[in-house]
Formats: sequence, C-alpha cells, structure tokens
Amino acid sequence: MTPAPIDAHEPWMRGLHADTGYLLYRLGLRSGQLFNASLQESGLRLRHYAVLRFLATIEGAPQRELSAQLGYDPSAIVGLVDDLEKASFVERRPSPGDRRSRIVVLTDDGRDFLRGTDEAGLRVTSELLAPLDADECETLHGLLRRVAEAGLN
Amino acid sequence: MTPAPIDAHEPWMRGLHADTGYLLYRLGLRSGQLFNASLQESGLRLRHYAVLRFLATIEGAPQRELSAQLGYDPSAIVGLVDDLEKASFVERRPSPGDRRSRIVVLTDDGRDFLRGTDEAGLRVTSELLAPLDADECETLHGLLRRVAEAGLN
DNA sequence: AGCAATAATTGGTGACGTCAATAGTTGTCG
DNA sequence: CGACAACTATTGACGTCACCAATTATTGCT
Repeated sequence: MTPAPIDAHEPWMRGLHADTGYLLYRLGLRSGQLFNASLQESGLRLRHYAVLRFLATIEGAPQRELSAQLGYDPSAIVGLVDDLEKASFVERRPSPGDRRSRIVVLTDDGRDFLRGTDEAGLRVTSELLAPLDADECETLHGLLRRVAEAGLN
Repeated sequence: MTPAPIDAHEPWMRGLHADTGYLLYRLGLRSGQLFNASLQESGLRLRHYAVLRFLATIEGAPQRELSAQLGYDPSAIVGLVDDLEKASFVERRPSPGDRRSRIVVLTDDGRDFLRGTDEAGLRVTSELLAPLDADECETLHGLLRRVAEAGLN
C-alpha cells in the first residue's frame, strides 16, 4: 500500500523532504561528490575506484561482467579500463576460451592503491553519516542493501 | 611483498555493497532515473518537478532561495524556471522591495499539474522501496532525512 | 558619492548516462 | 558445413548536469 500518510495536508502539498525517493536522489548526488573530492588527488574518480574495488573481490572479470555488476554502460567501461590500464592498476588479458572477451585483472600496483585509499573512502562515508550512531548506520546499510539487491543487477 | 595474497578480512577487499556511501550513490542514481522516466510524458524532468513541489509549500520564492533550498546552481535555476514559465506552470513576478530579485510563484496550471502527477511520484517511490515493508520505509525515511538535514543546506 | 555585496543571467568545460553502429568472434540450426 | 543470429568490445554522437567565471543591474553600507 502507500508508504505512510504522514501529514494531513493535500498530497501535492508535501514538502520535498517528505519523499524518500527524492531524498535518495539528493543524498546519492552528495555522496558521489564527496567521494570524487576525496579521490581528486589520485587523478581517478569514483567510477574508477568502483571498478578497482570490484576487481579486488574476484580473480578477474571480462568487461561485460564489470558492466553488469557495476551498472555502467559497456562503452563507459572501455574508457575506465583504459584509464586504469594507463595507470598500471589493471591489465587486460585475453580470455582463454573466448577471443572476443578480454579479462581485466588487478595488478599489484592496483592492490597497493586500494590499500592506500581505502581509509579515505571510509572517512567519506563516516563524514556523510555523521549524524547517525553506529547502530543506525548498520540499520541504514541493511535497508539500502536490500533495496539495492532488489532493484539493481 | 608476497604476490597477490587474497584475504577477505583485509579492509580493501570489502565488496562494493559493503560501503553505505556507494550504495547511496547508486540508489540515488536509480531513483533519479525512475523519477525521470515517470515524468517523461510531461516533457519535464525531476529537477523541474522538484522546483514545482518546493513552490507548492510556500507562497513564492526568489530564485536565489530555490537555488539554496534545492541545491541547484543559480545558473541551473534560470533554465528550469524558463522551462516552467514556458509551460505556464510558474510566473516570475517582480519583488516588491528589491528590483534585482524576481519572485517565482506557482500558477493554477502548475498546481493542477502537481495534483495530476503526484500519484506517479508516489508510485515510483513505492516501486523503488518495494522490498521494504511500511515500518522499514518509515525507518529508512527517518534516517535519510536526518542525514540530509545535516549534510545539505 | 563611492564601493563592496548581491540577484539573475550567460557562457564554457568536463563528467556522465544513453543510444546507435561496427568489427570480430562464437554458437546454433537447418 | 554453411548461413545466420547472438554476443564482446569498441567508437561515436547527443543531451543532461554540476561547476566555475564573468556580466549586468541593483542594493546596502559608510
């Protein structure tokens, strides 16, 4: 049913903050800004960081999988991997069984970079969630995760 | 250094979904997409809708206030109000006390438009939050609101 | 009267999401 | 086996958007 009949005003009179979808949109924007600002020094951006972090969880992935898992357009992946390869953080290797596919793997340099910038990422998140205590952060994370897993992929 | 030791306990090995900030970024993107898709028919976009909805909560506002409250750049407000004025949803009126300022007010057409599209907005939000029940939606909204009020403005 | 600050506006730049098209490759089906 | 549909990576184009600098008109300050 409808989320919650909060106030007694006409529905079209609701304020902006009354809509969870809009709050998500706005906070997502802010989160991205903060992340990019913290990565500014390295010359990479949030999208690059997401690719690296995803690659750190698996042995290697064809670009098609990066596209599917990260939600970026295949054409965007090309440029991102180009940049990361130029920085020697990843390598493109031929796929053994399929000559169309190219496997992207994290290099040792990439791993070092992740180790170095991980703390910065955590700091951004905790700065964003400053008004919440630990339990609330946990709750929020759980809810967002469930929403994400249903809607993404 | 040892070659590529994979240890799931190292912090830099966390998956993407482990970071609340990244989840927010991604869900915010998705929320915006859904919103824009639902508004596609009207020719307006989420940003226009946000302006209209904010104007519905007050008698009228100078563009400077729209910029501050909605978080859009002043230069962005110009185009948005232009579009809305062309659609006769808002009017620019001279400010009584300050000839630099122009007060943007919602017209009757704008109010009708809000009435007509409000349900669509709610549908988008409930679609996005489908995996959550009513109580959880409430909880999520409360948490996001607190984060937003601390970080924005 | 002079001058810093402000409101709206214009223009430019780079990042980004989306779509269309292509070359090379694979798998399938008749 | 050979034509054909499906898939991978890639390029290019287009529109949106956030960000910044500059301009004009107006205001408040002193």
